[in-house]
Amino acid sequence: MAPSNEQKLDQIHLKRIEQIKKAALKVFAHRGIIGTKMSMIAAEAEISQGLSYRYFKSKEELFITLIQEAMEEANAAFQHVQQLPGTPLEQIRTLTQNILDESNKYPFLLIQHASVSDEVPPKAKQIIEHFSTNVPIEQLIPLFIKGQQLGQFCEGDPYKLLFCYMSVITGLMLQEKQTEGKNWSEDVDILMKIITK
Amino acid sequence: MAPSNEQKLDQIHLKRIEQIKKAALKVFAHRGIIGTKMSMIAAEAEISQGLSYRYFKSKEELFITLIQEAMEEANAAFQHVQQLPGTPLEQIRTLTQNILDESNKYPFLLIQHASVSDEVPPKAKQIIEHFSTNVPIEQLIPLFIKGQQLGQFCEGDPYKLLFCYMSVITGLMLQEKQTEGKNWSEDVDILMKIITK
Amino acid sequence: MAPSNEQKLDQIHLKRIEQIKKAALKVFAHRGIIGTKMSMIAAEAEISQGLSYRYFKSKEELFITLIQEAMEEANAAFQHVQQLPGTPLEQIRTLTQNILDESNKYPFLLIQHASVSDEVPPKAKQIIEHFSTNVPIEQLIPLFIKGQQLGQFCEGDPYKLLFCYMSVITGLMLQEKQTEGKNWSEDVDILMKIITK
Amino acid sequence: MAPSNEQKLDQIHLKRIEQIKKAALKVFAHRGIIGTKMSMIAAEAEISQGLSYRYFKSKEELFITLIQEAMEEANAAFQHVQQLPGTPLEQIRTLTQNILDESNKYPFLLIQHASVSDEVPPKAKQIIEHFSTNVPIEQLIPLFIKGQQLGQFCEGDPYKLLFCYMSVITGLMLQEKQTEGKNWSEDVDILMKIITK
DNA sequence: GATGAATGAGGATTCATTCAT
DNA sequence: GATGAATGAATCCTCATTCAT
Repeated sequence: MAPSNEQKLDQIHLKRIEQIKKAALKVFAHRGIIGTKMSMIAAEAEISQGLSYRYFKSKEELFITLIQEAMEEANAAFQHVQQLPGTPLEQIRTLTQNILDESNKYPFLLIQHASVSDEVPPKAKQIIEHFSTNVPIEQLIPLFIKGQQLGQFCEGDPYKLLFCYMSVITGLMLQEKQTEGKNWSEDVDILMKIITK
Repeated sequence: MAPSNEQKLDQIHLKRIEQIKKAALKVFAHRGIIGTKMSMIAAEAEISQGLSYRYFKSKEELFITLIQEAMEEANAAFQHVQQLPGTPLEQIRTLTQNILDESNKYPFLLIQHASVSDEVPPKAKQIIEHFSTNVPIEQLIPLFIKGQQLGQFCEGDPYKLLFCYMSVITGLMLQEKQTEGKNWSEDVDILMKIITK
Repeated sequence: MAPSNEQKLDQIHLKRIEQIKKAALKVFAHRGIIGTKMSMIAAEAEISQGLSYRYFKSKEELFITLIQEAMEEANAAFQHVQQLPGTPLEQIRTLTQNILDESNKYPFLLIQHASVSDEVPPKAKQIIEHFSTNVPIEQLIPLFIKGQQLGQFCEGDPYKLLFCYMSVITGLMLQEKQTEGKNWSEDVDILMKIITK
Repeated sequence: MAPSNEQKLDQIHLKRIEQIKKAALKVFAHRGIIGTKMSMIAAEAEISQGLSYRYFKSKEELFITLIQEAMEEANAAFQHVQQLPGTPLEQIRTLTQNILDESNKYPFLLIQHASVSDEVPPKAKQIIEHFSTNVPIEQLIPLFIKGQQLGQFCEGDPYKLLFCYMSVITGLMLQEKQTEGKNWSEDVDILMKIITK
């Protein structure tokens, strides 16, 4: 049976939403929420100025949607890493490689921006807050503790260790933004040193 | 001898400039150049909206002034560290502590913002460029090489090592922004691990 | 054939540009560049405050555009007059009538304002300079000399004569501004006396 | 008897008023009321920014004062010319020379500006109106009529003739503003042609 | 659905005026 | 009286959002 007219429209609808989100993610990640003009997103998505408003009520809503999804992705990645075979060190190493992978750069930068900037809408802050305090740390901490028990990770407060680890990743990604193109994922081992003995 | 009238006026002048710069540094560091409204700086400095313009031609000029000074401070800190007694490791350790010190937080964040953001005026970029490419690396690299020769630092391209080190500091400072108040300078040793064997 | 969509948009574009230029010319001619608020132009053109900025980058650019066009028109009029049949006196007489004609009033006043005022942007001054020194005088002077040779014009330095003539026109136009509506073009002959024997 | 303290103060007072008025006249004549900043007047008068406000309530009041005085001077000159010996032509000739004299340039330009511009306060317009409609023409017209009767002036509506005459003077003064320094008073005779047979 | 023209609220900047010294 | 620092209303301009086509 041929797809109904309605289904076709829905497909256009979804395609547009993805198109806009993709463009917005890239520009927001580079320029922050205030530094980004809706016209930039439209240009990046190769659509007209007004079209985004058919799919997103406002710039703010678009931003929040992206934050939400980025946090969900990050969360999924954190959950996934624990299913992986290997020692905690190998697991964290894989996670790090994934984060540093080109395709995950923008969501990570977006989260970083939303975490740090005072410009973002309160609701975005809440989403970050929600995920950050409840989920990921709860998930990674056991890994760190296990790593310490196995003698692979260095001693000390595992929360502090995790915090340092996140800082390194963050710092590296931000530097990356400047040295676009260069790929640091091969140097993951240098980063691993910070948590290992 | 009582200060002359002119001296008194100059003192007011200087006091105001410092007052405005201090307020602006704080707000710019938190919100970036676009996210900062002149009214915010005025509020932070507890002056009227128009007064900043007596001392700085524009928001842009104010921003550039702060970048310039922050870079000079950073440069001075980098130069200073080499005069210190002790091994390269001890020197870098001291530098790190200084950078992470509460009082140096805003200049560092400002530089970070100006380095990464696409919104800053070209002249600010130039200043960063000028200092970044000419000065600090030229200065710190010998320290790293010496550290490697002494067997304290880990092997590999010293530029890459330095880059990682800077990333870590950056990341930590940005996380700090969120955990305002907490003082990480005592945990410098964790950071040192990234460059040591 | 029906006009394509693109053509229609272009027509709106051109129509708006004309609408804004017409309104701006009128207000600028009356109030000068500083005395004119963009809101006045918007009101005169019956559009919103922001719309002018779609078509002209700034008040200054709008002003310069108008000056440029006014000078080009004036230049064309000066060139045209020499093609006309008749004696130099008759030619100048026609030129005078054209200048004093209602429809040419605003461009002339605008030029007058830009020539005299210290407030106009340097680029506007340059345009005036360019045309004034290179073109029109070079063009009218031969006419004056010929008029003198024919014994129609009074003796003396033709540049000085031309200068007086221009002064009279200028003065009359400015007075006209106050006696809006009254039409002096019929009294051109009184003006002619200043250059004739 | 030595002047009392109060008298001395009054003298300072008057001196300041003259100083400010002189400076203001010059700047207003060149730049119009909107184009003139109070700081320019202060600079021209070599006094501080705030001092003018001790002697004039506002920029507007200062401007109106100057217009008032300029109109009174012009009026006096018009009255005076009729007391002079000689034919109407000689009288008008003398008047013209006086107007074109360097020292009377600024008041005349000020009046011209106030007459033509829409920027000036209504009260200034009223003053102009008052003098223009009531006085000077009432005064000069008889002179023109007498000149016509004597066969010196050309025929036609004397009001129209006067209007032309004023236009020429105005135009010349405005051109003068651009060719500062050059002195046209010697060429008065060219101007006279416009009213003579 | 898609376009891009149009609107207008908001932010940077200027400058007349006030005020502390 | 004199100074010039300080204020804030008013103006230029930008850009998120709406709307006619």
